[in-house]
Amino acid sequence: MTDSKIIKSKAKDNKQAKLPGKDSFSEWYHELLMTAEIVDNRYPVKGMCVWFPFGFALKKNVYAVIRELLDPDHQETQFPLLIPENEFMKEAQHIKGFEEEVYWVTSGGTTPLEVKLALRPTSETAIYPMFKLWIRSHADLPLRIYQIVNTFRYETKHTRPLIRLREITSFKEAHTVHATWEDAAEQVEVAISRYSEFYRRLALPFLVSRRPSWDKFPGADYTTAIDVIMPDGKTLQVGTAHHLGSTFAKTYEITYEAENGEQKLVSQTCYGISERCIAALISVHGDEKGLVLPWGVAPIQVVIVPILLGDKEKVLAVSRNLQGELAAAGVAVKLDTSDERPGAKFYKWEMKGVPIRLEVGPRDIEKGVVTLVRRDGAKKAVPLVGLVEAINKEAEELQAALYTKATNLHDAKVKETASIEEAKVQTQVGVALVPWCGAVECGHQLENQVEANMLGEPQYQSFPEAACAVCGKLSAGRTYMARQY
RNA sequence: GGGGUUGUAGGGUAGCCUGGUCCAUCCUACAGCGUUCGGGACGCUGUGACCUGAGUUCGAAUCUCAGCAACCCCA
Repeated sequence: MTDSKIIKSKAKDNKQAKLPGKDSFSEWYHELLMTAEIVDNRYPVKGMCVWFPFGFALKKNVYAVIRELLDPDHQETQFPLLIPENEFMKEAQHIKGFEEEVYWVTSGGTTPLEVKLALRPTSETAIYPMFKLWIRSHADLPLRIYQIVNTFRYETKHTRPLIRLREITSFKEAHTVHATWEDAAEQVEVAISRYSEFYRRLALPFLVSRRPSWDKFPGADYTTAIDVIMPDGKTLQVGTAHHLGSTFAKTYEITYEAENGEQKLVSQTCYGISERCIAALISVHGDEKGLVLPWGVAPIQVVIVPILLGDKEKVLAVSRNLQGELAAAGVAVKLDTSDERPGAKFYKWEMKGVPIRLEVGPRDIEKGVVTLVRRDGAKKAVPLVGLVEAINKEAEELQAALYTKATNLHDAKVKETASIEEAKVQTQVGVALVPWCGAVECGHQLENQVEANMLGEPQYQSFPEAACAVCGKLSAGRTYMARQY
């Protein structure tokens, strides 16, 4: 072999191994975010990323699903980014949880501010003083609002694009106010069911658990969380719902006049989802060829690649007709007429996670068909007549297949373990379900000895009695344990 | 919270220890032209970089300090 041949074959190898394998997850993840144009992490401030237009389009679609799920009984709103120090510092428990992570604005131009302003790390302390003004009577309740905003947290740990950021760009936070503690508890359940539906739409399986008391939201009575298991077996918290009780109501004096004329404290909840949902989406579904996007959120659902051989004008004309027909049917369609070879286009759009590709060439046109290729590899010839219906059917099947695949992966990563030793082994590769009597002391022991975090008690499930992995006491209690992002 | 590794063009690398001969190199980058086009085309001609700042020095990608940024590991 001559030198030039060696160089050529090496170049070819490089092309085919464009992304690192998914088993080196971290590397794969970072590379994919750049190559598929989701976010650019080269912005020169730690923990802050730039959304590429393509990534932003994906984000818009994903958040459209959230909006669709909340809008029937929540009102979208927007509160200011800056929170005055005096309001921020009112709620002691809350401050304790966040004060090390707050960015402060201390001057306006060259003038020092008399009252420092916090960049919201979350918005309770911005919103609740206003709730005090808005809520007067039982007729004002329940009140349910949400906003999608950026929040800032001075993370001291290592930051990761979309996962651990100093500027969370897309924090969807809902805040609700109720007459009673029970009403608020019910709202927490509603929140979890909406989030469950949201993740089902993204074809993402998840765990729901009640966080242990030492890991709940600062100021909350309890926290229920949703976690997705990432390819490396670590879990990513992708949604939380907090029952705030009357903690903030007391601090901010949020009261209402009951029907009997009595002034009562409200009960509150808040629940949130951030762009971590995009991180989960990308990580769970993606493969060595790049992104794999669910039909419902793909910025481009169908790409048409014309094979420009023979009668080029005819191929283009058919392609354009097809594009028009699909667009008219509400499909996000892209006709790729760029000056690249078809193979290069195939790889490009697979990297971008486009669910369905249509190839239109002279051979296809002759037979009155197009070649339809799904992102999961299935390839078939489909007649031009009735194509829209065929595509919709394929999209449904694709979504089902995606969910099945993800569910199988998920299930394989969760395992029941009886002892600390077993849990320690299991948390190296996934999530352990461990018998736990519920005692705080046993919980701390578990975390220390298993060397993993406790996600908390699984919700909506019951278990037979088993011996607590620490104290041996019989109980029906369980906890998920995992290494967490 | 602790430790480690690293920063060279759009991406990937070499050079750094031992300061000068460095116009470094490769590509999946970019631009132009031509031939091509059913799974990452090829040829030719070009383009483009030493993280920032201070210091040492006749001279710094290279040595020193600080900062910023990134990645990995452990708690």
